[in-house]
Amino acid sequence: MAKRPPVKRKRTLKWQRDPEGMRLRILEAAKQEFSAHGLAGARIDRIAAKAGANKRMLYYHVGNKEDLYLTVLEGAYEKIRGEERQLDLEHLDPPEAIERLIEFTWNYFLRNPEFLALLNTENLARAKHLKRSTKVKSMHSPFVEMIRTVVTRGVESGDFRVTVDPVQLYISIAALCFFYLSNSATLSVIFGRDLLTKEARDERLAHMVSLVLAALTGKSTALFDKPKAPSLRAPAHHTA
Amino acid sequence: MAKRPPVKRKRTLKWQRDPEGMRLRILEAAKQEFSAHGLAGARIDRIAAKAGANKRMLYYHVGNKEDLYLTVLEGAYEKIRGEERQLDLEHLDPPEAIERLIEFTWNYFLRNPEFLALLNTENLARAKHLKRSTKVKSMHSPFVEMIRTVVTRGVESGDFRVTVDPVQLYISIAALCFFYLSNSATLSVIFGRDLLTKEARDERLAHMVSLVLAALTGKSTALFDKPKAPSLRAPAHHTA
DNA sequence: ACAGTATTTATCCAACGGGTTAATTCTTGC
DNA sequence: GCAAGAATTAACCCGTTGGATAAATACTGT
Repeated sequence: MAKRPPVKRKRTLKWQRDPEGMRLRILEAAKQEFSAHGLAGARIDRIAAKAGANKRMLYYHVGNKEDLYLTVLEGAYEKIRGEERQLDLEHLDPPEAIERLIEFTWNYFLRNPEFLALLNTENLARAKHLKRSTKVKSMHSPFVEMIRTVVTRGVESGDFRVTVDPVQLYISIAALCFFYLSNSATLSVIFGRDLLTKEARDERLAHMVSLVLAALTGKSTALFDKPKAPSLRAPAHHTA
Repeated sequence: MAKRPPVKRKRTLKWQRDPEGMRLRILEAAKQEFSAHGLAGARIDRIAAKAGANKRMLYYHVGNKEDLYLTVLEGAYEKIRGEERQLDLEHLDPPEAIERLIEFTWNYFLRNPEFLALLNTENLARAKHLKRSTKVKSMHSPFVEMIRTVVTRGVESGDFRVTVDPVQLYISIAALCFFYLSNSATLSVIFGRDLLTKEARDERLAHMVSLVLAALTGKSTALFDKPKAPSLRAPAHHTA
């Protein structure tokens, strides 16, 4: 039970206070860490180091590891929902609206790969944390209603031959984008070609747009028609 | 450097040898553990316990944690490739072949949820292990060629209006199935409805088939047309 | 100035977890 | 039968890691 003697301070370096900045840096570092290693693989020490902080600060500002994780996850959802809201498809022709929606989803996932990893991590945990989050549950995706009206308009205008459940359509569009990007590493190995080159990405976007639009409108897009050589390039080694 | 004195054995319980069985039990237990918790979250002790084995046995029969993980992953790929081979689409009408392919993929993923989790885990690691595997690389999926011939036949027969890169089509079909099931936990929370009920699953399969076939053939399937009420059921709580 | 609080640092620790050592028992070829 | 090797068990080693404690320093209002 020997009491530890008072710690001697050697350096009296000045440090600045910046609680908000610190919190932000912690959350950013945690996002990187959790998306790179998952929940169990993430290391508190690495997050602290990356944030230019001390481990103790995480607990001070956010709480324990799981709290930190949930906060990061909530932030990720907030971000995408925010961007989703800015995308208004109301003024566009229904087919253009769908195309724009696909492009947005695709580019968002491309720009925010951590989001994909975080979702996968959370699904591995069977949404255990998300279920506890009151925040996320209230953040309904504005997409579903937007899509519903787009589909309705499209059917009325004759652009679309069919009606679809907007939720199914939303999931399908997300699926086409998500799976390709989230699984690009294993797919690249399996197919022996780099799926993340500029050309491959452009090709994929074109494919997705024509797939969905062809199904909805009944007209095959020129892009979809492209016969495409097998294009068996060298296996992927960079994952830019 | 004090030598440990010889350990005294108290119980002289008889035990049976069963190397092959033991190895299988270990791999099965490991598959469960890795798919349930990911690579970092998996616990060697739990795997041993689940296999009715001793921790030391894992190292004796398979190697260290990463070796074990890779072995499990390779086994998972072998299994799906094996079932894929049995599925011959050659005799079917092109549209039926595509429908059958979608149904197979969907049902395989439904029956083998661990496979989805393993793939996600491996993609989190950017396919680090898969790249090292000589086994998997040699298991080039015959699927791509199968799909290519189906598409070619479809175009020649006039069933399909368009040509598609078989890799893109394969990825799209896998994507539609994979994403829905792999992310059902978070999606169920977001949309406030259980996506894994029998009805929801049937609805999803119908949606995917009509989406892809409508795009390929230009004819909208009856199923796709179903206007579908919003059907906002109670939030999901069981994840059967 | 200065008391009181908010923020940050240095240090510690108990539990955990992968991996290892060494002893023991079963099996098989001769 | 019995020696050699294969399979299995128990014990334990040791770095890691999440989390905790206490002290120190910056900031704020008065």
